Amino acid sequence: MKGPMNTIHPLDPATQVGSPESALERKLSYHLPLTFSEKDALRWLERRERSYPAGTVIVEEGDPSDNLYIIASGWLHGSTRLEDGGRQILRFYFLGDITATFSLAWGYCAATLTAVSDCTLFEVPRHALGRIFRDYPRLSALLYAVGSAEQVALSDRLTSVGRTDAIKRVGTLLLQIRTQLQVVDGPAGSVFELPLTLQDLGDATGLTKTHVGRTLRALERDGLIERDGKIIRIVAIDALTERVRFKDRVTHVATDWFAEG
Amino acid sequence: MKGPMNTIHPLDPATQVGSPESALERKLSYHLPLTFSEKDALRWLERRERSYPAGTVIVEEGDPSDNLYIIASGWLHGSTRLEDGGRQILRFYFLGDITATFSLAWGYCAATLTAVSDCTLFEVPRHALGRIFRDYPRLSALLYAVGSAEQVALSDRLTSVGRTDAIKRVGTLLLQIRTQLQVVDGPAGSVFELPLTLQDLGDATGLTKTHVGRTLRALERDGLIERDGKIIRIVAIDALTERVRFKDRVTHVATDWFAEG
DNA sequence: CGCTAATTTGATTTTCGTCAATGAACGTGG
DNA sequence: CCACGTTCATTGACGAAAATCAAATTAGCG
Repeated sequence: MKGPMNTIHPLDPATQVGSPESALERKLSYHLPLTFSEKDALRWLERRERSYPAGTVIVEEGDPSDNLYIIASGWLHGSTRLEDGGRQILRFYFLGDITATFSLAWGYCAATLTAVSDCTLFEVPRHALGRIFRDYPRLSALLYAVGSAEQVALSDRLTSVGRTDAIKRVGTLLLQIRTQLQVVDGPAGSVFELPLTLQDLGDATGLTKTHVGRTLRALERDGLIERDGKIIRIVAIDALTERVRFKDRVTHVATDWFAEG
Repeated sequence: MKGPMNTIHPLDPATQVGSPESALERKLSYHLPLTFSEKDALRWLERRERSYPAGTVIVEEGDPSDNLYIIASGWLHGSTRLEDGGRQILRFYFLGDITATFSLAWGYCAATLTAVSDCTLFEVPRHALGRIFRDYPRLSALLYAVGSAEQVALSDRLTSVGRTDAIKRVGTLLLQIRTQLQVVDGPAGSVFELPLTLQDLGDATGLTKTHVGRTLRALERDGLIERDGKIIRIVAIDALTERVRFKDRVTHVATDWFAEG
């Protein structure tokens, strides 16, 4: 999280191209080699670029909004508020993600989008995405496939929150975030900066900040993680993965069902 | 759930067409008037029709599966199992829904699909959907929009399970099911048959069957619902809707961002 | 009619939430 | 550069919602 996204995606088979790579392209072309025309189309989406400092609320739940956002650097989360002041963090967004879900199906935004770290976004009018769907069938199918994968990832979170105890919820969340950061920063790290408060972690896992604190301590005591301020180090990734039965849903997306031509 | 889907969808603006309506068409054309060619394409998906009695497991989590299912009648749920024997019901499926999410992005199925009532499904090979994406841009965009709405509905469930007490969780679930059944059966009913066990309700809301029983009792005591065997009657819909802050996410989906032809 | 599965009931335990106080870290402005 | 305020982490005592366990009753179905 220090030097923001300066390197080429290490897993991306299609990074040798001349012109600067688009954020979406980086992500999508990992699943399917894209044509020049398709890459152009994606780049064409990314014209209104804006940067926000950590903590900024980019759009608020209920705001009328015609825009989507493509994440160019940094990370964010989407959340909803309850009438009693509570909050649920629904998901996190990283490089190449599109915040389509929340503002596409209605005229208003169904969640609040908040910058976790400093970040740069491309603001995309909804109808621009409409043009992609009209002109680029393979991209359409790919967006749909990625959306499906994200829906399954969300289902995993529901299962975690609905049916597991605090240790598994927190452990799963750490692994999920690590997996996604890894796509950005490279496969190296079990160490990462976690600029989230206990309150944030609680709002993501359905726990109170107090109990998240206790839970992190328990994970430390068991030798699964180490902490130093906001730095988290997952000492025993395999053990933790096994302990919480973590499943990676984002690294692979099937495209073999796409029609030719 | 008695006479299965015999009537024309009362809200559907495009039901005067000659040939028998497709299940998907019924749902999609509610959001966007479809062309004849588009309707044909949807009907072309619905060729392998199969019926299953209530309780049947149609596909199991982890099964290799190249198929999706379009629901022609009845209802189902998708669920996952945990290693400790627990289960999380992720969502319910009704007339016109596609179970794309769980088997589209991987070669295997990410959830178990179980018939709640007797039901009829169309089995669709994944690559048939690929052809829709290739040839029918508007349908592609519409499928994406509907998928986004479903993702928000899933987010609502996450919020409900993560951040609200038992009464709200169960109340929300009842209203969600009612809203979806209503799309099938017409706007009439606050009475519906709920062929779910307490265990099922618990697996959907993240509670134990014991506590679901207590919670239903509490809802009865407060005069919000009545029960008679498997028949549920929501006595005070408005009061319950207000009490649990229920939001309807399925009735409307925006299509104004679609690009012109 | 009898068997199985589902619901109901009650007693008890556990996990997690609530509340409150303390302390560390950080940023700001005098 | 230090005082101050704010925010966040930590700690502990206590309470409550829901889980667990076990038994009894009921409903459903062949």
